[in-house]
Amino acid sequence: MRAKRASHDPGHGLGDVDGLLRSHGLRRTPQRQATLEAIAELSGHATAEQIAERVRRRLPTVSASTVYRTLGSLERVGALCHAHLGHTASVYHVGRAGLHQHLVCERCGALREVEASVTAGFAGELRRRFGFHANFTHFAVLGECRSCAARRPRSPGTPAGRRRGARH
Amino acid sequence: MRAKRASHDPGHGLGDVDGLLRSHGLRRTPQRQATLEAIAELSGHATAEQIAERVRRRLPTVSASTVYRTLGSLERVGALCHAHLGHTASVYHVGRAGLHQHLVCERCGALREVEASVTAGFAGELRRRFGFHANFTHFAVLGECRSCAARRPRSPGTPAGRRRGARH
DNA sequence: CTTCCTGCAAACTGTTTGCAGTCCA
DNA sequence: TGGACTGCAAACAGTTTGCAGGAAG
Repeated sequence: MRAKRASHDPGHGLGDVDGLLRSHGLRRTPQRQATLEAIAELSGHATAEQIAERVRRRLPTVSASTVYRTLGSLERVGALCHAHLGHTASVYHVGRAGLHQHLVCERCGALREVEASVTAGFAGELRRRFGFHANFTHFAVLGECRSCAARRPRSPGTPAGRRRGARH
Repeated sequence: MRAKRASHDPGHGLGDVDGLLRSHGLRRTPQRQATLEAIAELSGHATAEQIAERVRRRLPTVSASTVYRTLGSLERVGALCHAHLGHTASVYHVGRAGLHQHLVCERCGALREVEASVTAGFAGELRRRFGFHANFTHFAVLGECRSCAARRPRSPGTPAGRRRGARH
């Protein structure tokens, strides 16, 4: 990975995006450039809206649809990918899928990244027993983080009490 | 489970819903009755819309909002619960949460129920290592079913090809 | 100069909410 | 009777799409 770049690489660790675009017959546009930079700046998991806000600091008139289309294109060429962390909007991050997975607290929203190796054993079991190839990188593992679980000690049968903005 | 009923139990295996409602200060209405019967008839995992359609066979004017509010009430009193099987609408089913979990194929949508025991070991590991209490009953485990995985042999790095109506 | 790309507005799905009228207890 | 419940319409979030004009190559 990480092919050498001839020009225009802003050095955000995004790799040869220009080349990726070009090799897929896609154009390099200010909007796409700004989107890539925005994601790099946000350097984590960002929703389309957060990315759009960031993009508009540079190009104030970029529309939501362009952001969505751009994210789609960039994902298609392999420059980034998205994941679902619960009920809320999907989040995008740089790089290919499959590198890490997410544990998300349904109550406080806390996000913990874990290595793909963590789920490998379980995934193997599902594969052996059911022929099912689980993908824990695209959809998060939901549950309760340590502190939330401690705060509300196991009341059996209570289906994860509805809290705050947590519409389930 | 399956408390004895004094009256009105349609015998759908829904248990003492009347009592549940009453004990929560909620009323028994034709709409709620019809919703319960609809779910019992659908006897699986049904979306709010599927339930609404079924309800309207008996009460043609029931509105979507009533169905949603009814499902919410019934869930709050413990008569049913819902789960998320991917990008699509949530599905509702009779009974309390935590009894079974779902393996959902992201490509063909195939749904496989597995006993809660299947994930117990993995959940324990997450708890020990990260203090994270995973809940596999509310959010499904996504991936590829046996036949879809066979049809598209592992092309490494390809993030679950986009197909049919599968907007991710 | 020809595509691809963009912005705008509108549509869309799934779900929630405000309101005024209705009905159960 | 009074508060719970209902239907309607409107709003909501997140995302997609059709279209006409704009720009990359």
